[in-house]
Amino acid sequence: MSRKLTQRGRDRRLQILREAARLFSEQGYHPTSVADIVASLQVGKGVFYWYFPSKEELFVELLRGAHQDLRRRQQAAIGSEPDPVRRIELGIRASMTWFHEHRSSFNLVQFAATEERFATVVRKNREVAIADAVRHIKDGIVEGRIADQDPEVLAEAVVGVTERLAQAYLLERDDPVDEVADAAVAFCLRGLMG
Amino acid sequence: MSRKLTQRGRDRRLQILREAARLFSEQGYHPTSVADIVASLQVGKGVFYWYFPSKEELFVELLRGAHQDLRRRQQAAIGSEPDPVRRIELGIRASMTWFHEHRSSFNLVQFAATEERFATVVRKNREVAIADAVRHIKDGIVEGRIADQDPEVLAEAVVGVTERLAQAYLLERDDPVDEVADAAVAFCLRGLMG
DNA sequence: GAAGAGATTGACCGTTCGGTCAAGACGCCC
DNA sequence: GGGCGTCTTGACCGAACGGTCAATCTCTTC
Repeated sequence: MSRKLTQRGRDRRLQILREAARLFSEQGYHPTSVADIVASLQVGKGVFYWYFPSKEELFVELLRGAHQDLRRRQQAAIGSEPDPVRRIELGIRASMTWFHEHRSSFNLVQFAATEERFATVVRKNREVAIADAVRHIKDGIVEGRIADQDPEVLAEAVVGVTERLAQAYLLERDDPVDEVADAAVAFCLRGLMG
Repeated sequence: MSRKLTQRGRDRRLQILREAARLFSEQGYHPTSVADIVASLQVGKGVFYWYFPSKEELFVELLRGAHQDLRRRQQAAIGSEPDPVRRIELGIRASMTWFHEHRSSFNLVQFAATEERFATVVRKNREVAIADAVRHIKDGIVEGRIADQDPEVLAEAVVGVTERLAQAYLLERDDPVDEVADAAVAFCLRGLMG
């Protein structure tokens, strides 16, 4: 289904993705029309439908892209760190930085979770994220450094803290990333302790 | 601006609020048309606009109502409990029960946070919720039972854990409320500990 | 049973939306 | 310069939306 694209075409495609993400995040998905997006780019409407089959598909691609990008960032930050607790800390810090640099993706996911056709994508993405965290938590439990409780629940709690603090202090206000990350790490590590 | 309503009218009004909440939660705010709501109630379209000035205003009323209801529930659960840490625990448990019984309100708030005209209401509601929690946390810090850190950050973290576990285990699955509440309380109290 | 306020109906309105398409412009290779 | 994919245009379409309103019904009160 994907088209042959020249370099010019690939650039245009990314341009549309970025602009759509910006507008969806600022105004919401539904209030942002395809006409808004192409007008903001000063191109005709046909351009949009040359690169994307529908507004819905573009949105799903944004969702998947955001998830992949965040995950890559986490993995890069964790590298080959052997200490599982430290791995969790690095994951939290990497997420915080990513949220700060990709504010627009935050709203997108939050909205997507509220409509069934997008929620399935969000759930799949989340499962992957939780599974990643669960691995480190299990290691920590084996080492006796983390409380012997359902690792999945602990993972959800860590994600809950991280996302919540990111939303409150990075997006709504604009506090220093490091300080917010410190607070999240402190709370989560205490919460995980055995 | 509010109308004189008979008992019949008040009943109808509540009926519309409930049905709208259900449909908004199931399908999303925008995909649910006023026509959907009145059709589901098997009444004419004029009925909707007899009781509400607009779809938007009805939604805001749902938001405010949900917040008030949850807050009342928390306050009732806490009662006059003197121990601040115990007050936090009771607050978490009351919230969990409320989320379980009002699943539809969850999606509503989540969506509302993603569109500016509703986000202001959400932010105001959240400020109140955080302020409530902050009071108990400050008391706990004075008693030396809670870590001496920014109480607001700790409050956000507790709310983050509670909402996240509620979403994952009460709404997406349907786990027993008590078990989910136990897990949230355990994680949060450890996270708060000084 | 007349009067009047509360409540209901559903056809109707203007607007906007996502999406289509015939037409043509641009870039590149032979 | 001719031919051919890639890319762009913007008028256009049918459907759906939020909201209006004149007409009508239903109660209560006296």
